[in-house]
Amino acid sequence: MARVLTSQAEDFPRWYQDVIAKAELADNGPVRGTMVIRPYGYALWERIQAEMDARIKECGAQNAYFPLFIPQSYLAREAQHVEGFSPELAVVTHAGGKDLDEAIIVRPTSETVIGEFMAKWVQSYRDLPLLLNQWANVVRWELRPRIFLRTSEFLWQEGHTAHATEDDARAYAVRILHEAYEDLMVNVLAVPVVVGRKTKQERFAGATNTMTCEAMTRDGKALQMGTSHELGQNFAKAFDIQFTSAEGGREFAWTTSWGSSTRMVGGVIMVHGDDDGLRVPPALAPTQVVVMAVKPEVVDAVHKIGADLKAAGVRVVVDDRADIPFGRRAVDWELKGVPVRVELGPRDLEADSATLAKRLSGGKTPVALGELSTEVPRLLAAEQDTMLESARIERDSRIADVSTVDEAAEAGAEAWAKLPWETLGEDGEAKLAQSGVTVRCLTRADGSVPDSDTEPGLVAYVARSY
RNA sequence: CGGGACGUGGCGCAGUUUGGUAGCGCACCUGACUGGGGGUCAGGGGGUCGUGGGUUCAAAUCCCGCCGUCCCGACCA
Repeated sequence: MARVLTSQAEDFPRWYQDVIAKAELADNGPVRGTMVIRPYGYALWERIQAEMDARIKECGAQNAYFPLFIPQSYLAREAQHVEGFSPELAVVTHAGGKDLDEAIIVRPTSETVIGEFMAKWVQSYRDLPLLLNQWANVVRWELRPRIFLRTSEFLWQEGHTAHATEDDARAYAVRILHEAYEDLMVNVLAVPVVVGRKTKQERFAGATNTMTCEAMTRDGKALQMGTSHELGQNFAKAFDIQFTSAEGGREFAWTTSWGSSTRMVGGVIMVHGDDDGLRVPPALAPTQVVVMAVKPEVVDAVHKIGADLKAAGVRVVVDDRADIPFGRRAVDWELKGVPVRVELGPRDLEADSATLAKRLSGGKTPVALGELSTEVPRLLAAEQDTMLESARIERDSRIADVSTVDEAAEAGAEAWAKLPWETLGEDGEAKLAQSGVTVRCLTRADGSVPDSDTEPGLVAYVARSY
């Protein structure tokens, strides 16, 4: 194929922005750090949203909606929380033509407003657990924005739950981490993630424990794709979320919060994009297959193939724009990362077959027309597996197994490194930070998520991050 | 806020060293031929060169100020 991207892989930011521009995913907004999501980018987000929403509901949470505006005083009630967020708040001081008595915050996250209402809604242990989720936009004034990965306004889901016991809260935070986040990232986005526990240093402002799903981007950095927090009783105490227990006593609830955002779209681009543009895993793809008419005389045949594939459960688009040169259309679909193209021309029709072009693994093969409805779904499933597997192999080959802090600093500048947490410790963590390398997460030796950072035998993953 | 770079049609850039009245690619418009990987040919429209001042017969080009953008760092889903 002709070189269509203006820059190639060695230059990450240009390559990344180029893929986004050429695939028509998004533009920068007029205010620095904001983003305009174009229809195709939004279609990807809607697929993620639908898959995520289904998983969240499977975990028992219900959707609700809370205000964009939060009184400034709410933030101040949780000391850690306000300290963590104040540098990046957008504050409204003037409205309705006059200065406001109390400034209003544009939500950076909604623990505080939701906490306020949880306090009203929770009276008895019978009201617990209260499992809420909100799809919304939030604002965090970022110093260095990057389209999809870090924008000053972004779309996300934020879950907020209240529980009667610490164990129940912890179990739920862990459940969301695995059953909603990890499952979606691995099985839909085909992004292998390391799932673990954040160090104290990297914890969410106001949380007692933060757990994370970390992906490796194409340039060897780490991308936090979703986090799940135990908030202990911090917010319950700040917002007075109390309930009467079965024994008749008054107790503070234990809360959690968890979020995942449009950053996941950036993650897919960063992990799967190549020099020919985007590659979208079939399970995610809003369009899994495009059926292309090479010439005008095959338009009817192409529509029939499209209908057959649709009946076979494939998300399909028919490209019958025979007035546009074939090469242009093919490149267009390639840049957008549509996993499979069925190309039909007079020569194919003559032979009673079509040409199957694979975006993900490359190459073209002829397939008999009668076999398309079985062959295409089979191919989509196979490509999904291959995509995940090759991303996993690529990632694992770039995680250096090191044994000293200095080696970790060196390897972490290139890609990821892992070493025993006992070797690193909080002192080593501070030392790494000087060279821009941070601890992404801690896992047990078997890859599972630890209950505390003092368990023996933990592994620390370190890298530069977005 | 520290360090670096850059502002020239919609986008990407050349031209600045050595001043001479603005050009290229893509995109766009018209027409024709085409059509199995961004096709070919012909014609066409669009820029007071970020901004304010200065030097000069003459400034995109030299000098001074200002504004803005991007990259690296601090913050972060």
